[in-house]
Amino acid sequence: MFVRNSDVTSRSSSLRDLGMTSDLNPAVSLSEFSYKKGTEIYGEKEPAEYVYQVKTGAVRSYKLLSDGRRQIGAFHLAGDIFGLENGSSHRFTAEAIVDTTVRLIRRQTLELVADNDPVVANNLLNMTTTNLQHAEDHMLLLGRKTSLERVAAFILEMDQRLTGADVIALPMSRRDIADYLGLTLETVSRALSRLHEFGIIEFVGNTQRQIVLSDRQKLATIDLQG
Amino acid sequence: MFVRNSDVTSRSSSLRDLGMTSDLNPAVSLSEFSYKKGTEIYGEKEPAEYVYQVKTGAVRSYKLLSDGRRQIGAFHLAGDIFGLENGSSHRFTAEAIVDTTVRLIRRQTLELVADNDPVVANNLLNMTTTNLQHAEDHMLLLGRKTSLERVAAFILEMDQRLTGADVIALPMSRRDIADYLGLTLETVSRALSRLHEFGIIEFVGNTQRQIVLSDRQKLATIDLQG
DNA sequence: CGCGGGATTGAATTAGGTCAAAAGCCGTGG
DNA sequence: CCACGGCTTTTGACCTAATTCAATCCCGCG
Repeated sequence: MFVRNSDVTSRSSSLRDLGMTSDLNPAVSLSEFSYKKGTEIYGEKEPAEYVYQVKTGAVRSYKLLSDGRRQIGAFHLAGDIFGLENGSSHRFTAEAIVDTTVRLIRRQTLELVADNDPVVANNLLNMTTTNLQHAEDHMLLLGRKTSLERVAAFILEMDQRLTGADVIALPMSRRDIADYLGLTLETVSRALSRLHEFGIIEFVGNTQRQIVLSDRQKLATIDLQG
Repeated sequence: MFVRNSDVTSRSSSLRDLGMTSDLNPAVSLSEFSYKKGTEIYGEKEPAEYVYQVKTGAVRSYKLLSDGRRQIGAFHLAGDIFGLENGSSHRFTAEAIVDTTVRLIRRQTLELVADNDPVVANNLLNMTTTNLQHAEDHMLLLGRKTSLERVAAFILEMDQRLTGADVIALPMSRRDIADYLGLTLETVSRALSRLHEFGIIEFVGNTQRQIVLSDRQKLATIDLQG
């Protein structure tokens, strides 16, 4: 279930790497795992043994209905922490979107540290709050935005998060985007074409997954906020 | 903004009333406020000065788009705690659905206590996690369920939460339900009629807001889970 | 080069939205 | 007690945004 298809490279490191800002027991050991594109990192309802941080690659977290309908709750990109559960089991299935390397730490270890270090405990609360905030915003998108608004919001989100070059290199397919936005892949494709027609985005290179945001201003007016 | 239209009745009480299970400084004082049906308790982006617990009545928390589209993120019923923010300002607007009385505590006070009592701190994390879990499930509903499935899920949720008599007495209007489920009020009404035709629910009394769940089994098959 | 999995685009379908009317319910005041 | 006015809810008819179904198209890669 858990380790399946991975290169294990145990390294010693500090919790700072997990986003904890306090100095603390540097003897806590972190490991690295790699997952091939499309493989499962953990399944919904599995016991939450580890907490993960994306080192390279990208991950999708999703829920399924019994008939296969899928809702992706979040994408996890380089640096993001995921799989942090307060309860004892995972509430999403997590899969590598592309070949991905993660750092991981035993949940139990983290809890132990948190119990003795209020700063770490507070960081856990902050991370959970960040996740909650994202989910709250996403409920508004899923419940009330049009397809064009959703795709615009998506591009803006990715632009913010992939804060590297001016090219947005999307790791995920149209289907993934659709399942994140509560749409079909065709609708996503049409919306992207429309944004292109409007002169708001350009497709670059030969792949369809690299996007240049030519008019962030106009895009922001399409995705109306509060 | 905050106190506007309320009867203030300051009382002394213990934090236990706020759902904190640990014994702690009983000198912390709680107040009670009342809000008339339809009035705002706090607005989105206002500084989060207090944390609230519904004593009687019901509250809706929502976000608005600039053109008036509304997404209700949660309903708060008797006993529920709401308005707990980690950041400094509210992320929803909260309104009394019917005449409502709340207990409240200064956020600052709560934080102070949490800093010194790891049990309270842990309760804050648990509450945030509960909210997160609800939002995650609601994303699946909003993104991927049909109108009938959404309304079925709503009835089941209310049945669970209004765990009193066998009559589900809904405090909220069809429009509120619609804005919670990402539908229109007409679609909600039609779905309820359909559930009635199917012999799954009955309307009781003279109001349309009291529902008897005749066949919980069948209802559960309509709202398909994971 | 040719194969295969995305991605795009078009045409037809439909679930849910919109618009409109009628019915039901509740409070108020005569 | 009844009548009136202002809701909310239901129901019907029609409309549309998004889905579904179905071709291509397009690249990346063996």
